Amino acid sequence: MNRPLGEKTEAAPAETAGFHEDYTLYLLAKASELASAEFHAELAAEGVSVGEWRVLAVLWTGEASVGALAEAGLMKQPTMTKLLDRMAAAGWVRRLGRGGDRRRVRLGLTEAGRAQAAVLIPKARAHEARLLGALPAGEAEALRAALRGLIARRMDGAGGEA
Amino acid sequence: MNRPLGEKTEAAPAETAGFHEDYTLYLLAKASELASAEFHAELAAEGVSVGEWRVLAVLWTGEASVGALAEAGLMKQPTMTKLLDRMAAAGWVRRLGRGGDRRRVRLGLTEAGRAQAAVLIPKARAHEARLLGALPAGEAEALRAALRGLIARRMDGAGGEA
DNA sequence: AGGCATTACATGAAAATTCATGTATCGAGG
DNA sequence: CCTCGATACATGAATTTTCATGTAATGCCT
Repeated sequence: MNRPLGEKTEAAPAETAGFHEDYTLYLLAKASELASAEFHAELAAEGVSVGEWRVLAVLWTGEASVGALAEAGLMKQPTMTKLLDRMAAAGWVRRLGRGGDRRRVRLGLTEAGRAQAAVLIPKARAHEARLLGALPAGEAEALRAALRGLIARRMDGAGGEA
Repeated sequence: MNRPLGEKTEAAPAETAGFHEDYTLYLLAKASELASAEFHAELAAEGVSVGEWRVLAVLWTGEASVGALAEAGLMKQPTMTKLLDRMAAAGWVRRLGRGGDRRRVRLGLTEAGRAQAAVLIPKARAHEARLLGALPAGEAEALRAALRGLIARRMDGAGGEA
């Protein structure tokens, strides 16, 4: 009844698999898209955008710089600067001034931001549990391990631990 | 040389793993982002945007409707309509008129579009091979299987049950 | 056949994202 | 100490994306 889009009643039997349907980068992007869609709907119901949620999730555990937030939020730095402007105006985050390195701005949650995050984090965990619980036994952890490996491999040589 | 952003030489003290770093939806999105980044750079070198590439890749194997292209391209339908307008103006795709269902518009590649796709598809395959080849034995196929399972589960009306 | 909710696509206004660039700070040499 | 290249963030213009909505075509149901 609420099928997304695309072919619907078509039911083409021998739909020759297009190139993209088996292309790994497409599988990754599509899986991410689909898995996130349901939770993003919960966010929308709370009046929180995806970008805002990512900022809340990162700052939930502590302060962070604009650059670090941009990287974690999967967006470019100017985009994050403007998002933070909006979130600051809305009273969710606060620029805490500069630390030892005076180029960097430290960001933190306000009380209102912390309260909003406190509502969303449990929802995120619950959704994640449902998502992983629907996979065959063991597959969930295998997936997560593979993803972590892929990420670590792409990041190594750069911003790791000290 | 093209380090992303974020903390670099700072050697953050005891960077307690933030919530998001172990959150499955973040792992999916970040892995997709990182894995795609290199190939997207190749696309940029060819003067092709990510959206354009996705259209070329889908139409490579045949015709498709606007809705199907939007779903495969991970964007909303109005976005795809406008993208197709631009690609048609650039001479890469063509609206082929309507078929049996007169609401649907069939899209196809022009010769120029086909030529561009013919250059990019092998590059995509090569990049994919490098990406998967860098993973431990067996992990590549396990990852792909898990992603396909996740996608299939989300597309079969497995919406809300848990 | 006629009505009615649904689906496919296009369009215009609004919002978000990115690119190119500017300013300030840091770090390594000379 | 001073200069030079790199890093961190902000800003403005241009592009892209999305939302809300309009039009046309379908399918179902009585």
